[in-house]
Amino acid sequence: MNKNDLLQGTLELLILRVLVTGSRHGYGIAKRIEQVSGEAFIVQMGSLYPALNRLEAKALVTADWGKTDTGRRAKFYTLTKEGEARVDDERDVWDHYVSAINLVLKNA
Amino acid sequence: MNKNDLLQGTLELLILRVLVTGSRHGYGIAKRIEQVSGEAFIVQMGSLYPALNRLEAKALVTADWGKTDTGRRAKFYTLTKEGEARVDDERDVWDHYVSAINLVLKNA
DNA sequence: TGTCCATATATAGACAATCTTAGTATTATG
DNA sequence: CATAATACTAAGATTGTCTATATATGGACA
Repeated sequence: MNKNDLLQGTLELLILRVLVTGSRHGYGIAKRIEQVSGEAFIVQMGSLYPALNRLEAKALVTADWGKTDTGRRAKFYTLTKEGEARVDDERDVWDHYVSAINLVLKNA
Repeated sequence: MNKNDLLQGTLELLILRVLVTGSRHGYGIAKRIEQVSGEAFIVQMGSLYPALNRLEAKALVTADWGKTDTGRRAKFYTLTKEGEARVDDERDVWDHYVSAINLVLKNA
């Protein structure tokens, strides 16, 4: 695990989580994740868009072209109902996962 | 992320951690991880041995044939000096990783 | 006692998911 | 005009899963 690498699977959770606070375009999602993580995560564009497409394919987000603050064309992603529910699920999975890893790290 | 799946990269950390407590053979390592994690992780043989081979290739563990308690032939894995140092490093990486994810999960 | 199945143990190959790297394209702004 | 903002894609690497195979041993049972 390299320092700046995302563990497989966590990117989608982060994206979903960011979208809970409202629709954003891809680039904005990436920047938000970087900012909120204290630059711990640098989201590569080449990781981001495939992840967004997967989320769309799973109907967890929808995508619509719109305009950014600065009047630029951009695709805005919005959580679907199913996506909202999914955030909580995935968070639980994540928490359990971390607990289990920590159990091992502590106890043997 | 499926419930029983290991996130890529964490298996090696778990193996290294288990070996801190002494040499074990592959099967024993898997069983130990399962036990200590409260069966949260079921380590597939098809994941385990490739991971052990990678660790050996990186010179973080050594492997020697020996005998189990029950007199069966088995390959025992032992942490190298470098492997010992690596456990701590990887743990730090893991902790930072979790902190960063949690930052995002909490703050947006 | 002898046979058979379950468990312990190791390995290999095909396949899948998801990341990184690197490259392209468009438009607005300084 | 150069740079930043924005979107996308393809190739390659890593690392997991699933499945199958092989062998040795211990215990159940005829």
